[in-house]
Amino acid sequence: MAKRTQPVIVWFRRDLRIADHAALLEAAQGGKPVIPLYIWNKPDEARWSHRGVAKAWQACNIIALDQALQAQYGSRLIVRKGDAAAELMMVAAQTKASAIYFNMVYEPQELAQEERVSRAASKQGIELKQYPGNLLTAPGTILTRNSQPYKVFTPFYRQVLRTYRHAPPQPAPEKLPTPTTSPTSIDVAILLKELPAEHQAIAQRWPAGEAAAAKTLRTFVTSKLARYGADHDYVAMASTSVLSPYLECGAISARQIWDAVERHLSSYPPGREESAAQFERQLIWREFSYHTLLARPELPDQPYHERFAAFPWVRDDDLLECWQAGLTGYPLVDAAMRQLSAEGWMPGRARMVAASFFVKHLMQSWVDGEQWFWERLIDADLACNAFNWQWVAGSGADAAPYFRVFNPVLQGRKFDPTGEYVRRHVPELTDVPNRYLHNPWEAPEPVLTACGVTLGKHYPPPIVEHQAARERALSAYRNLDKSPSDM
DNA sequence: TTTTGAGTTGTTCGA
DNA sequence: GTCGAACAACTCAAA
Repeated sequence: MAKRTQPVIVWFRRDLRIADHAALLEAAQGGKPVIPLYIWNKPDEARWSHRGVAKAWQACNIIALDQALQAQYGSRLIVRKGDAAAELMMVAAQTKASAIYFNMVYEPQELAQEERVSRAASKQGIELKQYPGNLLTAPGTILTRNSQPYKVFTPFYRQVLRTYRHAPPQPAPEKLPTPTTSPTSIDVAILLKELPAEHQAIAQRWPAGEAAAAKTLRTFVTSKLARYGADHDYVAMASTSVLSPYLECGAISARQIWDAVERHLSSYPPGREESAAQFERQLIWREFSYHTLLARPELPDQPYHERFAAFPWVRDDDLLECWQAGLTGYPLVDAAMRQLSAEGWMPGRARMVAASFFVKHLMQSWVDGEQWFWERLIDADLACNAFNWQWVAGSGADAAPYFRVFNPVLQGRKFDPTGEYVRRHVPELTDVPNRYLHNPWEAPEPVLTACGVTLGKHYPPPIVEHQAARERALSAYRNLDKSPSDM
């Protein structure tokens, strides 16, 4: 086979899109036949590989990518199952591919895998080209004056704003040369059907793929962004971007989002930029999560601040199950947890309240909460999930001060003032008047009876009493700070 | 090297 | 009902 006809493999991973895909564009422009390849791993291959709803979502987006490749280029996505390095080498050998191109994934186990692929490729004389992953800033490039990773968000944020040079997203390749023969491929629909039916059902509620992602972005920028600052905390409103599921599987890139916001901003009248800045700040929190994870790869399992290793978490499976099921007796917490189970998603405010309740009121370890979210969130992202759980628990980088204990009743009144969110997800409370919707145990007996609610029968009484739980948490945190096991 | 100012997202209490 | 202060120092980052 003449050398110039040797194909190039584009290894797709967390970048299930065609536009703004550096590896694909470079491969396409090289003029050689391109083999788009995805390698499906076993769900339990590693502690933090996707296994829950996000795994099913991944499959849906692989299917969408295959369809897009077919429609646009007449090309098919090859899907293989197994170890990435072994499969890549096998496909390369079968197709006589000369090179493998891919975009990086900034997670410890993914980087380790890239390392194994790199070693295997160089042994076989296969060229490897890697491109930046789905962040605005490459990890390791945002450092303090002492060349250390930032531990506090605000200076990190300012440094990103000072140094980030935005480049417009790259277009999709115009043409994708296809190889004359293709290696064998697995039908992803079958892989999807092997997953738990419940996970499939949740993932399939969401429109998958790059086009759906682009539509979500357009809707956000044109009709929500201007009010993002004012509205994003109201849990019943569809005021957040809901881009996280697409960002996670790479159906959209962070750069595409940043670009859309910036371009829309230029059409704003002066003084309206505040909302966009707040939204962009959220994107930079995501950057900070990734930078922190790579500086401290143990972040998903170990407290960032070591003294928290001694924290007296209570392990109680009954409490864990009540929380997971949305049966804590605190309506906002229960609404959030039930939305998670039904939809695989919650607005950020709801995540915060539910997580804070789990860690502070129930004194359960953040790792148990993190694992539940990992399994249930359609947008389960290792860096963000680990970082934010530690933030809530107080053990993380630039974490919430320990005395900040959310009061689930006040949070409910503040961010679900009409009760629409609670009523949507906790229908047994539909007829409870607003005054008692977030604290039904304080309603007079006749009021509850009139709306058909008996506590303990239709809806649980509070699993813990707020005041007592708060005091318990505060004293545990106070003792921790005093303990000599520090550092 | 030392000093200085600052620090996502809250709640409770008392004036 | 509204408002400001206390909550707890401590660590981080920059000058």
